[in-house]
Amino acid sequence: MLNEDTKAMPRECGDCPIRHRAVCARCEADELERLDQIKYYRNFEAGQTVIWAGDKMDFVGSVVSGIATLTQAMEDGRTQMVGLLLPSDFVGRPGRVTAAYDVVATTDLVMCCFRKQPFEDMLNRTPHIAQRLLEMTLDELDAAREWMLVLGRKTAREKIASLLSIIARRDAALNMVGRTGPMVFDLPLTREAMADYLGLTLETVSRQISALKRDGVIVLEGKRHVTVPDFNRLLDEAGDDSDGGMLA
Amino acid sequence: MLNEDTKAMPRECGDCPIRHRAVCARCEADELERLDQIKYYRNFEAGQTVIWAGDKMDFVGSVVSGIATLTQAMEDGRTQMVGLLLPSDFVGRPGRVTAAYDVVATTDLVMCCFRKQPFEDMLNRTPHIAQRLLEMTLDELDAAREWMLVLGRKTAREKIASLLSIIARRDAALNMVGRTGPMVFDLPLTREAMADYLGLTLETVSRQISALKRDGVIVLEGKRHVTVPDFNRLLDEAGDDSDGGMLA
DNA sequence: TAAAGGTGTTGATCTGAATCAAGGCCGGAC
DNA sequence: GTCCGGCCTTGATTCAGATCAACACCTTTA
Repeated sequence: MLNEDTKAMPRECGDCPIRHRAVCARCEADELERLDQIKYYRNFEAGQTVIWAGDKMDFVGSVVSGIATLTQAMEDGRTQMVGLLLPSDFVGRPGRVTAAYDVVATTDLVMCCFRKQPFEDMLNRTPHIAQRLLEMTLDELDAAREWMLVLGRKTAREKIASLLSIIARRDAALNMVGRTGPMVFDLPLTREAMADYLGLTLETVSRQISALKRDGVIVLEGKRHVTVPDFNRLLDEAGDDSDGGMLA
Repeated sequence: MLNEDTKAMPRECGDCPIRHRAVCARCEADELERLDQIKYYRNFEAGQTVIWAGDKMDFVGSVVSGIATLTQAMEDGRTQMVGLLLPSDFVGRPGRVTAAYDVVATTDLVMCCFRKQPFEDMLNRTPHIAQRLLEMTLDELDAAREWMLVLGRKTAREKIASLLSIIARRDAALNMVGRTGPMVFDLPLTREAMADYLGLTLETVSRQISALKRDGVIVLEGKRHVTVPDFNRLLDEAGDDSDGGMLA
């Protein structure tokens, strides 16, 4: 169950799929080489916990492939997902000893890890890394704030539409398909995980997805495979401005 | 109405009240001097808008004194506050041209501003500033995520208690009173602003404050002056762990 | 002195989402 | 095969908070 070790590790930074989006994005060849020396890969299976909130965390790292979630819990069991980690996203906080949130792999997951101390040393000596990390953190802060609007003010239907549009958008960005025809993607989350992200119950998630399907906003094949015939219609349902072009 | 200019500006960085907490916290004397050359103060009156979302923003800066709010709006008028800016907090995003949120002064406000371009230049050449900004941004990200739990999973009563405990804590940190006796502070926000922060209506805010008062969790004098006889009781009502010592 | 506007409280009613409950579907183990 | 457990859907009912509405209080303006 704990085989989070040597497996399908992308051999070199040169062919790394996240080379140009992760913390290392701005590194020169020599900087990359030094990073290379302190990095190691870890594999996690779908469902496996990467780290528990409060545990000592002696590494930081990037998601190479797969999806993980960041979740916060109350003592009475209520939980709220506070982040969705996709390829190139950074995990962990330099300068902090323990993990602040539970990190769970929702699909099979590959991470590129750095032992914390060496990474922090490099961070202090390598402006290219510090700059990129600042930029990524600012992006995450924006995303968190956008999500606050979703959590605080949107209806259940709007919440679902918001989540779908985010996933659709990211998927389109990753797969780099031209904007031709309808968007198609698979939901990487269970109904329960969606509920956790949206501050809803899984029953409400299920009902609203059914409703969006009934109303033709989305087409479902099976439980997870989604087609969006008209993306602007979806944005409209999300309560977002459906005007100009987005993609961050 | 627009006298956001020369007024009660703290003369030198040396006696600046936020000298050791703001972006400039880690700067050496020479760095501070260079910052000094590109800084200027602006005053805003309570209620005044500092900047509108979408407007061109040619400065960044720190809150020196007073309180401002960061608010996001939907086209139909629903709004969600996404940040509460207290003294030493940073406003604006290096590298971005337009403001992402409405920034409004809720009390009289003094800001220490830097024109964006010179500041960005310094940011790139001054690791002490970049490091501090990263640290502050990571703190804000944590705060935003904590707030996501509040918005997504807490009841109205818990939300109010959460807000009160945050204000109480920050106030105690600023005024540096020893933990003797009950905490006393003034609410810096109207009921409507609180509702905006908590994702509630102002009526619900009013009712829940009345309820907490009725139950002896807080004591009110007038509408804004609050006494908290037992802080742990308040934390308990907020649904937070009332155990060990906090203060970030 | 009154009128007006901003702020806050409280009551009555309505409603969207939670809760409680029953099954359906599907893949894996035996 | 069929039994089981995870995941999902749908229905009935409840309830927390929204909405609609009235009014109290205070400061400013006329």
